[in-house]
Amino acid sequence: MKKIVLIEDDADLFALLKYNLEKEGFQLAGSQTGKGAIELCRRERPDLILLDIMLPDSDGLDICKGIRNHPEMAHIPVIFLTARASETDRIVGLELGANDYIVKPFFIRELIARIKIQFRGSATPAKTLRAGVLALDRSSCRVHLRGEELQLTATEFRLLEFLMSRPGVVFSREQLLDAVWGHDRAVTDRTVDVYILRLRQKIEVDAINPQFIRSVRGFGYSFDKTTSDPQAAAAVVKQ
Amino acid sequence: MKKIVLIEDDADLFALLKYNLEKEGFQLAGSQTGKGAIELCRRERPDLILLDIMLPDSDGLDICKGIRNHPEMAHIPVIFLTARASETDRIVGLELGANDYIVKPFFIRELIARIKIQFRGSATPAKTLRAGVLALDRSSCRVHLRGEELQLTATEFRLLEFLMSRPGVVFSREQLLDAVWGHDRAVTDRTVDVYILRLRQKIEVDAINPQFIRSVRGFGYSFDKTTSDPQAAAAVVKQ
DNA sequence: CGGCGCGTTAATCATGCTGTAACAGTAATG
DNA sequence: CATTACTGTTACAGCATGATTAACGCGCCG
Repeated sequence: MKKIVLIEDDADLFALLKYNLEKEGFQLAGSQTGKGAIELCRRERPDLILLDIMLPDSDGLDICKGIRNHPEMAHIPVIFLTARASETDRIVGLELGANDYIVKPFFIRELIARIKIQFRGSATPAKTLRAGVLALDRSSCRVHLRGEELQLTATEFRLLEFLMSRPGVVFSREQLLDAVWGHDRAVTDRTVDVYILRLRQKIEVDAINPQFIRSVRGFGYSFDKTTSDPQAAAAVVKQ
Repeated sequence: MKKIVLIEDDADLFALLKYNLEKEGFQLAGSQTGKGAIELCRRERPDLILLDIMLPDSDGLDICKGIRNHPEMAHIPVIFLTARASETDRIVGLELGANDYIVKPFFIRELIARIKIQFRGSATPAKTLRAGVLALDRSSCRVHLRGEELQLTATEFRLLEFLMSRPGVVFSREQLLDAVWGHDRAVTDRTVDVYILRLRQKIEVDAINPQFIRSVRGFGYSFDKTTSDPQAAAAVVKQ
């Protein structure tokens, strides 16, 4: 969980931000004064700092400078919150080492999005498809089941990737051939069956009651849990 | 020198930005249409992309998505320029993988400051790439294995550098040719195989169980440990 | 000019993936 | 129940794929 330090003197805004950021899953520490803000950051070692520029007792710009001067904190992203919208204010803030600069009033959701960007590390969006204990990573072409890596062939991987990317949607064999084998294919649709089988042998623990790939008689296959059929449900009730 | 690709349909703004950014020392390539923007980026390999969202012939959001879907470009920072200031527009843009979002009209100097922030994050583009006992130094173009210096040719070095800069990501031969040999190549993709082989001969201690470069059958190669599969482990034990 | 290193291609080999047919099993239908 | 239609499973031949080696052309430098 990411920890954020919030320095904001306006009590209402402080409470509003604290509420929303914690709801978003961030851990919050903060202060409504600028005094001791640097000390607070040194103690808390946050992953990000939200900093109001105009504080009654000190200047947010100075706090930012101070943070950048501490080698152990210099790398922590700082986002300025401020009512000052003039050009020079923005430039000074950004050139002082801030990572972003948001002018009040702002949308909470935009602030959250910008915070997440700082954590994202300019990297790629989530390239991992997950379903319970099964995880498929598109960039590394690996599939893990309960942490164990599975050895899938290229076609098996592409088929599973396609199914997992649209969970719950039923695809006909025709559609799967188009998507996985390509449009210029020359393959029987029964081939799909064989690959579904091979996938199941590798990812399903219980063959008769598949957890991941569902057969939809007369239509095709989909990636989702088979709804426990009436008989099984009845059997459970009996016990 | 940092290279920027600018996609902006308004001719006046395009010229204004081009002038100011070049004055600031950036190298600029650009287009006033969205068509072919992704191709342009693939060719130019910029360090940053400035992207207008509302283009006459296509949607900037789609271009951003396309860029994020190309593993070799997914890491490039994208800044949106747009007149759309609504909350949802901002959120969508930022959550789509953009690194910043600037609403028109904006101050040129603020744009420049925000561009520099993107570069500042990766200011030290990891001078040396490390992976266990293997170290590749970009500035001196040297590679060390357990302290011993390896003699790599220029192409071998570029290939290893590219793979090491995105560990774990699988690249097709096509992508490797684009990245290492350049866009104006006239080379068979089999050439990649030979270079992978030569790299392995130089950096791998155990040929049958490579520690660094992984072959992903049907996809390509990645810089990543091959997970020692149970069968191979068992075979070793047997001996 | 001759040797050398480098980049590239072609050819060969082993591996195991791939697609298909055939058969077995199971659900729907009347 | 008999019939049919659909799906699960198996085994196998062919071939695509990657590893590897050898050879060729080119530029560089003595």
